[in-house]
Amino acid sequence: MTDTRSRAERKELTRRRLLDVTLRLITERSLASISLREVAREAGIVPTAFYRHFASVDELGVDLVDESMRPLRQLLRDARKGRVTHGDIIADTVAILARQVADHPEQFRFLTRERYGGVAGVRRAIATELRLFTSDLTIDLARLTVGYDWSTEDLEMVADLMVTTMLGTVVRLLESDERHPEDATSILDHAERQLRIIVLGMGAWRSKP
Amino acid sequence: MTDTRSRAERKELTRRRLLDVTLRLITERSLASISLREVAREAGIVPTAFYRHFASVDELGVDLVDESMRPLRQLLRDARKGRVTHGDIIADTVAILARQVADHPEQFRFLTRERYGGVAGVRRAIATELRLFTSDLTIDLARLTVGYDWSTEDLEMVADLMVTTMLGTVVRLLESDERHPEDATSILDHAERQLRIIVLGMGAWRSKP
DNA sequence: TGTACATCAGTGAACGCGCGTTCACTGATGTAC
DNA sequence: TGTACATCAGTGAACGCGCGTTCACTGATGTAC
Repeated sequence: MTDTRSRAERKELTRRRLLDVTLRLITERSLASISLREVAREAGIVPTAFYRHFASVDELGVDLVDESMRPLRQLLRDARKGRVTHGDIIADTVAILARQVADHPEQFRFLTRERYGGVAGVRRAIATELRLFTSDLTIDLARLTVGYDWSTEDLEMVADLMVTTMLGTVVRLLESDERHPEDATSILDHAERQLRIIVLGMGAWRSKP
Repeated sequence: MTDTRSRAERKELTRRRLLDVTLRLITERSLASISLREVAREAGIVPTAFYRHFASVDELGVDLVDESMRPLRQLLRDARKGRVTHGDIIADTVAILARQVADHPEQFRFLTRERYGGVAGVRRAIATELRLFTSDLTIDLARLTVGYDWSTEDLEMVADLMVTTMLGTVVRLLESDERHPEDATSILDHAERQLRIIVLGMGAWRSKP
């Protein structure tokens, strides 16, 4: 054996292969229709060895959710640290998301597909992470609207609208990816304008009942 | 045989049972993970008789899409005939959607679950129908903004934002349905306010570049 | 440094099961005359 | 109205296949002394 890695290191490599292989398989099908044997086969291990890493494919799916969403959340948090104006936040947020989608399309395909998919545990995990995105954004909006007596509930409503909008953008980016490479730039333009409409709407709302 | 119905009528009844049973099964799982045998069993026919009605479960799914979305589209079209003001349209549209979701929750659960699900044909069918909703709405918006030089592309962008927003509302309604019956009224309030923010944003946008 | 033992990632055979699809069929309903 | 034939929704046996999970195992790696 020329492999100098420790047993723990090699176990981790196999785990990675299982996660990566599942992401790849999910590109054209859903988690619920992927078999444990299929994942094991593609990862180059025997079906029974799968259990050394996960109790089921569903459990593996929950780990994929965490792995996909946490880095993005951190990137967005970092980018917004210490900002004050709307415009930059919107452009930067869209750019970061676009970059992340371009770098890890399989992760986002997985998330959008399984968000309302057939596996309850995975749905719950995605919903929980998305709620964290919304609450991060609500805090930002609270800072930006100091002095304009917005209720927390209304700010959450707007944050939710923005998160939903961005998820729509993700789906459009993935679709343009696979068909004849439609212009990603115009999708991002579209996204920025949608967010600006919302911000403008907030401004107009402020002066109403 | 005491049944006085014609052969064609009885065939149609079986077809209906197949569709209804599939909708029911889809409530907690995805279309891709439901078997032909399961559907046939629940509908009270032998597996091979399934083929008298559909070539596959996927084909049945496409029929379900049409059946779920077309009546709603018609309702929304009827309601908007001859309107001129924003406010009524928003309140009425939200009310119609809420009613339809309350009356046929399984249909909407199916649509939201399979919109990005594992069956390509069904995804395509849903996308096609949703595009029709967006284009209906774009036409309405064009009427409402006569004289304000909006480009068709920008109107489509706003229509798309509104459709996406309403789909978010549908998901929230379905979630409140199944957990402790959270207040549907507040979700609809939420939806109306999100749409109003967008309309206000349009007004503010108009006076910008 | 060497030895004896424990750990544990991965193996391979075996199981019972539900699946989609084929095929030849049945028998009630529908149609032509 | 009666008869002869065509249609066709639903039947039931049979097939080969991939599935998740169990079990006892192997042999390299890790640890205690």
